[in-house]
Amino acid sequence: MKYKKSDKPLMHLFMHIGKLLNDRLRTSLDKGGIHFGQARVLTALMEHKELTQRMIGEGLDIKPATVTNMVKRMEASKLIERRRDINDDRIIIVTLTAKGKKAAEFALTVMAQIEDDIRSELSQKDVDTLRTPLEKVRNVLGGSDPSL
Amino acid sequence: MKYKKSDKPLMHLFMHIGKLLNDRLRTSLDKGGIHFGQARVLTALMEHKELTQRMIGEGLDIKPATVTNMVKRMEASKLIERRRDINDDRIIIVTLTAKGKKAAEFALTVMAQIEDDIRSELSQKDVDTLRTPLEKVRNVLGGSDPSL
DNA sequence: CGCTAACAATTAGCTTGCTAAATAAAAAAA
DNA sequence: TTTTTTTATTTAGCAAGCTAATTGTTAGCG
Repeated sequence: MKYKKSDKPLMHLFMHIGKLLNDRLRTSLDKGGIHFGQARVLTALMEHKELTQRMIGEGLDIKPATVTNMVKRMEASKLIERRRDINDDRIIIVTLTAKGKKAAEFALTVMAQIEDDIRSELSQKDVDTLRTPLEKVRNVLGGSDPSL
Repeated sequence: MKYKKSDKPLMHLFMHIGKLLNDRLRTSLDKGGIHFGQARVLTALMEHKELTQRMIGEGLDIKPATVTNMVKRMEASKLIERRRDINDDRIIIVTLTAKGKKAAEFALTVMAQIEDDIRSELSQKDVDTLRTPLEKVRNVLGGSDPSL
């Protein structure tokens, strides 16, 4: 036997938590008329004011094609604006609209609420002991501290 | 300030790990010609031999419409077979084909490999201290020990 | 028995994510 | 300067997930 009997795979637990967070984000964000992946773009734009599509893709680990389609929908729903870089016509710069700012603030409160719920069940000690092994897991899977 | 300075949101870390696991599963499973969500159905069928679509959806927490479309694709690629319940014509029973069994075994080795990689970075003590708070997080998000 | 309610699966239509191939512009090299 | 390579975005096409509305079947109740 590979692991102790009580040792059910951690992978499934991680995947399950990830799915539950996705579900909760989707239903909560839906009330504000925005969608799951869009919230990440909006909150990134709150911090950086303007970002190229490439930066969005790299910073949030989303493939270029996905970024294109998503920001196009976001432009159509007036959350963001897109313009070409004056010096480099290949590059598209994305900025928030006023509507986008409000949506971003809404998304931040939703995320803060979820974080609060998570913390409500954990002691500060739990949080401290959790963080390092979690980061180890992230690193061994090829992830690193995200830039956005 | 709400939390200690070092306390970046746990939510993002959980979501990141979930995404990395998804990415890794997708690319690894692709080599065996199967797709991400299908692997869960296949491995569930390894344990239970036959399942109705409703059981699959409830056990794996997937919505009925998603199950329908997925098992139809899996039937088209000869991984499973579908037949009506003799006593209840509404119900569809799903079983593995020989090809499906092989694919399921492949999926299990892929998942075992990922679990090994995760464990390689964690001490047994890490694993023990992780599990309980992780289960707390899962529970507070509305999840429970999955039935499949 | 006949009507209604509950249930299982399906269809239609959407977002998010992917890959691979194509386009177009800028930079580097010959 | 012309050619080649790199870079940024786009297009096309697929899988997986969702919701809402529909179909068809069974079960329950008067």
